[in-house]
Amino acid sequence: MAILTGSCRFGLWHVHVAWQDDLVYRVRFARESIAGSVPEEILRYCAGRPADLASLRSVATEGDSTFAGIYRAVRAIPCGETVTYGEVARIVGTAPRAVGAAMARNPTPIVVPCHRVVAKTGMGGFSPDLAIKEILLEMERRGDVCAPEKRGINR
DNA sequence: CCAGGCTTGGAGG
DNA sequence: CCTCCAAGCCTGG
Repeated sequence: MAILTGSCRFGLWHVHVAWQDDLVYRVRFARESIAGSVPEEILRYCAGRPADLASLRSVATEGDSTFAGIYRAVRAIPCGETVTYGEVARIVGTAPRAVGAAMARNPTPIVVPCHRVVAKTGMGGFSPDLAIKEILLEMERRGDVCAPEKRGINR
């Protein structure tokens, strides 16, 4: 089976995704949409509905490179919370600047929630547009997209 | 080897 | 409070 590509709407942006089953290869924000679908959980997330992003995997966390370790640490940040570049750095044993560089090159935003990593003094950055980061954090802070503890018993 | 990159903490005005 | 500056770590070219 080949890798699928597709996009879904997110406010003024379109989220392009390259994926296969539960493995995500690439995610990027763009102005235009493209044909094709995206993973169910990403679709739910972009629609502002509860989504279980943890059920997806990202190629970014594979391997034992420093960046992979950083991406894994970032994935561990709970929905609705934020951590500073410096804190992530301490966790994986590297420098804040390296964390910033890793976030700047994150191949799969959202799946690896780089928007939850902020500067000690403020928002920190986010490409292609800092506004996206602010919207994502606001959305999560309200709890709209944060998945219930598990699946389960009720709902 | 070298230039950056979504940082940070300290010095100085 | 604000600007400036260097230390620090990693990856791609």
